[in-house]
Amino acid sequence: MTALDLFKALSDETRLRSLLLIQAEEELCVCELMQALEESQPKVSRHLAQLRKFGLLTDRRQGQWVFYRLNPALPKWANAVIDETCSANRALIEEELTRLNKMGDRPDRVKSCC
Amino acid sequence: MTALDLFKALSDETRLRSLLLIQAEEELCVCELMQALEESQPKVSRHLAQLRKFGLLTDRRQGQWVFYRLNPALPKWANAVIDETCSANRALIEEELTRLNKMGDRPDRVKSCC
DNA sequence: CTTGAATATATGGATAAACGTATATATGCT
DNA sequence: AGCATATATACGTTTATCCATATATTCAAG
Repeated sequence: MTALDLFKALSDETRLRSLLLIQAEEELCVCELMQALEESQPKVSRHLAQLRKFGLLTDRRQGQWVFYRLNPALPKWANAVIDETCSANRALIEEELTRLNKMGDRPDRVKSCC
Repeated sequence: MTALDLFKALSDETRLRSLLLIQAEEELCVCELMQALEESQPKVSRHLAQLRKFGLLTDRRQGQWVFYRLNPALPKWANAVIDETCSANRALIEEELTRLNKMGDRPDRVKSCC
């Protein structure tokens, strides 16, 4: 995870919003992000794949859903950058969070182990 | 200065290195950056112009030279992002700093006021 | 007022990024 | 097995980004 990779990853609006939403909600699946962002499924999926390739996100499959969360192995400076950005830019994802909360039928989270 | 602007500004290697060098040296002119980065004059100038447009840098002319420095009006979260990036990624500009120090004929700085 | 140094910008071409649409894969349910 | 839902990927097109080269601007010195 180089600095350049991090900034490239965050230099697209869809990816930036996705990351901030995931940071705020801990874990989100593709269909939740589609609703929150009001974007098409392939678009969301493609950008999440990029964030995963850059090393920013990890994914886990649970039944039909794939949940994405921040990569726990991120270097701490990268986490610091993301934290700073997130807390100073809540406004960027305000409407998205509202749509998320209004969303019915959100998939249940199940602990991923044991 | 939106978050997206900041990350777009830093998502290019020349711009990222330039910014880290300026952060490390406080103030640099185009010809110093050319030497440090071993890049052509138009290339360096163009990227600095972008960083200025994004609001990351300010410039001042002193005689034939134009010196760039971090915009003092940056929001503090942006400064925090830059600080974190800089201190965790010194390695990115190690060779550039060496070349800078070896450079003869560096222009004198003159206080810009009073 | 011409010359040279430092910097900026314009132009056209190459490269890469992002997109929409269509299709493939994977899982769950009956 | 067959269908529905969720997600991923492939393909062709459009758009944005970067670059090298050439030219313009700005200033200092003579």
